[in-house]
Amino acid sequence: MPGGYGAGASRQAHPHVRGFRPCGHALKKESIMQRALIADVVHADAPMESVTVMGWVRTKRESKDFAFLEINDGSCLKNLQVVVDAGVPGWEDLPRILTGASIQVRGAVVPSPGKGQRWEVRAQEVAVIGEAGPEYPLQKKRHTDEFLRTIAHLRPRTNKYGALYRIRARLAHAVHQYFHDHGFYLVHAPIITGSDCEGAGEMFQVTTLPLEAVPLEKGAVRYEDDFFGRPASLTVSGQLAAENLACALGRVYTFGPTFRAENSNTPKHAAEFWMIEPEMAFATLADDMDLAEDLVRSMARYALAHCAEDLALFAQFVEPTLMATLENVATKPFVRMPYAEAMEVLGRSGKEFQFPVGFGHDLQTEHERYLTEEYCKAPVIVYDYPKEIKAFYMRMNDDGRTVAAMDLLVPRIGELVGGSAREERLDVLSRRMEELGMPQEEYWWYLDLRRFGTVPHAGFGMGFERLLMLITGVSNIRDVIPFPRTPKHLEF
RNA sequence: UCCCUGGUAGCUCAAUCGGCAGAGCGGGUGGCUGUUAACCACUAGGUUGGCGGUUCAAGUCCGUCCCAGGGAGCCA
Repeated sequence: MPGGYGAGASRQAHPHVRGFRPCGHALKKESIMQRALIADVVHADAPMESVTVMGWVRTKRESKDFAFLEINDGSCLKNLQVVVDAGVPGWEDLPRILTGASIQVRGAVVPSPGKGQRWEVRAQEVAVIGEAGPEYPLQKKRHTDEFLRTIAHLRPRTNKYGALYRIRARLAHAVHQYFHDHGFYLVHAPIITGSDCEGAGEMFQVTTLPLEAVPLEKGAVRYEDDFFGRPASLTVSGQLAAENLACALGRVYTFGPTFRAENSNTPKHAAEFWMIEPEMAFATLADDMDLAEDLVRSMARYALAHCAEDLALFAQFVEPTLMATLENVATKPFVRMPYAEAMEVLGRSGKEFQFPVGFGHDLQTEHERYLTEEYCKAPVIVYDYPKEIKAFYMRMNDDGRTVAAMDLLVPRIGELVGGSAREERLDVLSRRMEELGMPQEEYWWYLDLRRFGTVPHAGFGMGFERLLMLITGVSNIRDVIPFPRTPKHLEF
């Protein structure tokens, strides 16, 4: 056995955390785990005579008679400095302990005489768990995001990506907490769908038919031979399912994977992403906007309150204006502006836009960025769009030309949230679908909602990765999801 | 998919007008009694993205393909 894990385990089950007082925010597993978490050690409020920690070596600084190891176990951003004196058990293994190796250290937690850390561990025993050779690709100096994407399996071991995925986990938790606290029920919308008109982009087809010999009949695919007996796809939205559940449970939300087969190659699109879709019965567009604003604000507040240490890294190294942005989102009301007014603002902005401005034109990226970054200098909700540029299910306004839709635009990212009041009037919805040439019989269950006890209802979709980009300042969606899926990229 | 910019050592980057392929980090060896991007000395490490062309001579110029990043469209 190459490592000393077995040998090190010879003194397993000793009470290694005597005098241990866990700090407030760290994971508290010490009662069931043999090892202490580095988060708890570096945030300790008293010395400890003996702890056992395990982690990955970030750097080693050697002298003739002693060495410093910095190890990280993912429990927090900070590394733990370990001092190893010549002669302690495991000293002879030090040449095998290069950056990236996993090790186990038993030692005393003592005040550090050096600068840069309050506590350090004076090793009583060091054991190699798994070596990492000199070809280990991560070094302690800075790497580019592009390079780290090529080693997505190892990048969580860097400060930046470790912090990112800790924040991602905590924000996912915060989303569930938020909805739970506001009377929303989580619903699990289907991932595989038979409705090919969910209305939001190209879909990935799901099939068990042999692609090299698809069964044909008069040139057409015999879908009755396919798994479901009809065409099937991965979901592009949980909205239709959420609407049905909302019209029974009142307030619901989905938080699940979403798939778009668009050939988009941009820093804010992925083929597989996670979307949060609340849906409320007995609600108007104003309620919808209130919810979107409060949700985004709450997430910013949660991050500021619960991810301060990790966020500080992004404020320092990734996006210098991050803290100002988050404070702004957390405290100031968002701007709300009807679409028609937004077009007027753009028209008299004096800006030379590449795309035309005026009623009936869609808001382009350049327009969104002007509104939120320059004109409002804050998140802005644009609402009441012309019906022609929005989806069939959005509620017709009394003016007959706009629908009760809203987009929440934020600096740097653009559209973070898109939502609407849903058309609950059967005759209006039916007429609209007819205008668009949609097969109503395929939506019989969706129309049934309007037939039986219909209620005004509203909801929206928020891309979780885009929320993370806002919260962390990271500028590419491929870096806020551990293993991104984009066109021509299915590594890992 | 379109437009722009790139691709040089394991990583981050230099290389003047077309004229000998370089540094830092990382690795190895040796030194150093408190380091923290440790330090000092020595050392190994290259098909300059691929293919073709121009030239006495190509990392550098031309063509083409591949890959990456940014911008745009589509959207969350």
